[in-house]
Amino acid sequence: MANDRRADDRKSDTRHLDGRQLDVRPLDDRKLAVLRAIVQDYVGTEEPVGSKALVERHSLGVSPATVRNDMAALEEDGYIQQPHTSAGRIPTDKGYRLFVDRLAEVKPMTAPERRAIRHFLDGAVDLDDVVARTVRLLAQLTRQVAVVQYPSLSRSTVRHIELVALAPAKVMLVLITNTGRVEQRMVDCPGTVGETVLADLRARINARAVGQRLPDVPELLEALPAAFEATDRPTVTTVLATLFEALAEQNEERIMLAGTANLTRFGHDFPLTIQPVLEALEEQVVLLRLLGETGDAGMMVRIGRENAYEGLNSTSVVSVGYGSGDESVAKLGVIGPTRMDYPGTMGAVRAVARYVGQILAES
Amino acid sequence: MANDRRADDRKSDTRHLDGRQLDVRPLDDRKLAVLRAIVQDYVGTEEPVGSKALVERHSLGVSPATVRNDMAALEEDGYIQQPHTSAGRIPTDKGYRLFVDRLAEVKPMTAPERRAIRHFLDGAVDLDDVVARTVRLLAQLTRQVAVVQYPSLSRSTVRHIELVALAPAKVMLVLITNTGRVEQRMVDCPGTVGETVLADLRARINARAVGQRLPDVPELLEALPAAFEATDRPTVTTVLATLFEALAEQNEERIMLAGTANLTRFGHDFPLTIQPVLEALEEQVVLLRLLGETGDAGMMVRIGRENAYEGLNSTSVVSVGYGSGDESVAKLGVIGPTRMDYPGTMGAVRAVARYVGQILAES
DNA sequence: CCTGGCACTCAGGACAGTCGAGTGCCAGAA
DNA sequence: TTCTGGCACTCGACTGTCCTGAGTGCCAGG
Repeated sequence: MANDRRADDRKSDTRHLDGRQLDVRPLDDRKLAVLRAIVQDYVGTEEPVGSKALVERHSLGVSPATVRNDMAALEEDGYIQQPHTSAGRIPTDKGYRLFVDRLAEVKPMTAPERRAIRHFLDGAVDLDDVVARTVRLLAQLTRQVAVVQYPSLSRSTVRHIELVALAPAKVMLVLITNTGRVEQRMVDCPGTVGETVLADLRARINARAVGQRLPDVPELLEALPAAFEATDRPTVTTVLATLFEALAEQNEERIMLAGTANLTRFGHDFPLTIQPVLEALEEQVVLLRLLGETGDAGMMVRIGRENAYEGLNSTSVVSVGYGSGDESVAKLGVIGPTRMDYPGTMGAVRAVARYVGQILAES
Repeated sequence: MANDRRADDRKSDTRHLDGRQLDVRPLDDRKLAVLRAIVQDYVGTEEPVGSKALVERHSLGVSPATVRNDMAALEEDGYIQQPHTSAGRIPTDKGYRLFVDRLAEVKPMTAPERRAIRHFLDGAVDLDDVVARTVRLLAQLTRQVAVVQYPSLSRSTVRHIELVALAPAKVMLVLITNTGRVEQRMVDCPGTVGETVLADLRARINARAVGQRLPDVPELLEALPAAFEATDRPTVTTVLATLFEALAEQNEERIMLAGTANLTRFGHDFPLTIQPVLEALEEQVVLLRLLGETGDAGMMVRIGRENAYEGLNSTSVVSVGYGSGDESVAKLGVIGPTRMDYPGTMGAVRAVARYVGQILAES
């Protein structure tokens, strides 16, 4: 009983004191080293790591007791936590965040790995194939769920727009982008369409639109109907409306998935964790929004509850943009447990994005 | 000890006797009723069902003891099995097979369900949308994993073939089928292609191919190059080769999935069961082969080990063809645990297939 | 400020005992 | 011959207890 009281008093004292100090002053170097060691060990073993095991496996140069003190401090600051008394510590989302931001470096791919990536992607024959190969590759490299967005229309430019009369009042519109994507639409015209009008329209549209970014095209073509005879205007506006529709339909952005079977290696508390994730993966909208949050500049890492979508609260998302030039035309990434090998995953994601960019630029 | 011996002697006697009889004579009506009751109860409760519970829940008109005898017989014939002594019985694959073949009737959808299906599918705007809606609908109705194959090229007919000159030596080829599918290919021609030649070629191709089945087209166009000047022949053959390629590429048959999250309701022994299934679902080839086994005539039900693919040995597949007319142009189905509600699932699959067919016929 | 020592906590595994669902068999009734 | 009630038996699931070991926090001394 005497023991209990004493312990409690002391604890609350130091807790307050430490709390104030640590809010202001950044963490000790050694504490950071301890956190790094904890993350690394936990990612490897999947089990809470204790002070003793820590000093054994890492050359920290201090005794377990000292590490214990550091761990207590880290826990008070919310970087690690104990699943239950008398168990080791595991990192919290905040701990992973600190690890990713300050303690980890992106692990570059090895030369053989790079060769393998290159070789695998080089075999692709068309855009669909590139995306399909990329997503499988990424899933295999990271052993997690991979997500690749098709090169988006909004960032790409018009390579060619074709109009084909299929029937007197039926025109097929084909839009080809610089990323190799082809969209086609049927247009039901209000009246018969003469071949000369169609040729004229085709020429004018292409003259103004080729090389332009998709979102800019509608504005450039706005005045076009005025150039035609009054009788042809309905047709022209109908065709243009369909074209604008096709251009605007970024919503139809597609996504490709692979590696869902890797979810089975997720953790112990299985069905509960995996079900919302599977649900999220089926919602293209969720995935698109997820990837959409990726900044154009660098790699994005969303850890656990940082994800807006609730179902992914126990997962981390590593994503990055890729593109044929400097600009990113789409995003790709992987989804895995918060307990993931961040440096390795980030390395793989970055490398794959880079190579896909090259492939796209070449073709 | 005396007990043991006696029991053994008796048992082996009757076993042989019963075995012979039952191989020849079909099962008792009541035994069938017992089997039906077992399947129904097990599907509902997911727990082994015992004799007592059985007579309580179904009006079998006999005592538990009698049911026990019947169950013993059913077990000897391999229709049901005991997970362990002192547990109830669960159906085997063979038991489910008998159930499906002789004891169950496809459960028709209720009127409101039919309306809902109709309503949901009617909103579709194009082929992709039809397939996407169908697969989601099916997953939702059956609460299982749904698979829908895109209407296959091989069964459909040519609606129109278009050739467009994009550059002096570059032609775009567009193939439109009666199922609304559109395939396009770029053709790099050996030399400059005159517009008149192209128009001629387009006219001749369409004159012969429109309305024909895709696999029949190559033969019909075989003699075409002979109709052109020698200088144009290389171009013609190149274009035709690309067209044939596009026609032949049934391998590119696509498949759409939905409802993978339903796998989490699979069973108790989780990761082991679900992982191979997820892997199988990612292999389009496996799924295509799976659906390919569906006869054109009726519904196919593959139970457990009846599935050729090992990863699906603990699942059942219910699939059926669908099409715009009498003929099936593609397949759809669901994949779920062997312990599934077969009548309900079959009803849903059949109903959805029928409505999709109607939708396709209308458009 | 670090370290060894100590007392304390607690999850998980091993073990034993009980309970109950379910079974097979048998003798007798319909 | 077929069904039924009764009986003895089996065994998984559950419960409670004990024990061990990993891990902790605190303290006093270097």
